[in-house]
Amino acid sequence: MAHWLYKSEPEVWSWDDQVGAGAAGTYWEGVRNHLANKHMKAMEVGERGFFYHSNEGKAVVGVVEVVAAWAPDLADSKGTFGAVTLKAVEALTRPVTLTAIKADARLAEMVLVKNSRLSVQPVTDEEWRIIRELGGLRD
DNA sequence: GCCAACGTTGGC
DNA sequence: GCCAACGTTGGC
Repeated sequence: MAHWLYKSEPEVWSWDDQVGAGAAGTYWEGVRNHLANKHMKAMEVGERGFFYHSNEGKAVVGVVEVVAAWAPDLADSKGTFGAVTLKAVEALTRPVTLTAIKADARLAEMVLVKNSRLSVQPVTDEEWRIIRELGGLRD
């Protein structure tokens, strides 16, 4: 299964907010970027991704899972954009900072490094494994 | 259909 | 707070 990374500004929607939303999860609303939208359309229920704090924190802090596939965002009158529904799965034992990611040569090709502005990104299996390890999670 | 101008994102 | 990178808009 594919892996992903979702960026969120903690002042707007933090990991604690995501945990507080519980098992039902929350609709990942507000994405208005075609590439990010395309990634979410490709997601399947059960696929996991990293939850990343941008601006404040700048670190991968948790793991989320898709609980409902892409659905159109009712706030977008054209129906072009939409989102998946995500629930928190587990927090990293230690956050993996952007600094640490940039310092690791194995992660130099991450979209987070190459195209930092994309809000929903694919993560390779290798990157997934390395960041879980750096974050203190066991498989 | 090109491209300059503008707005937004996000790291520093 | 600054600015680089990127996406979008709109004039031509």
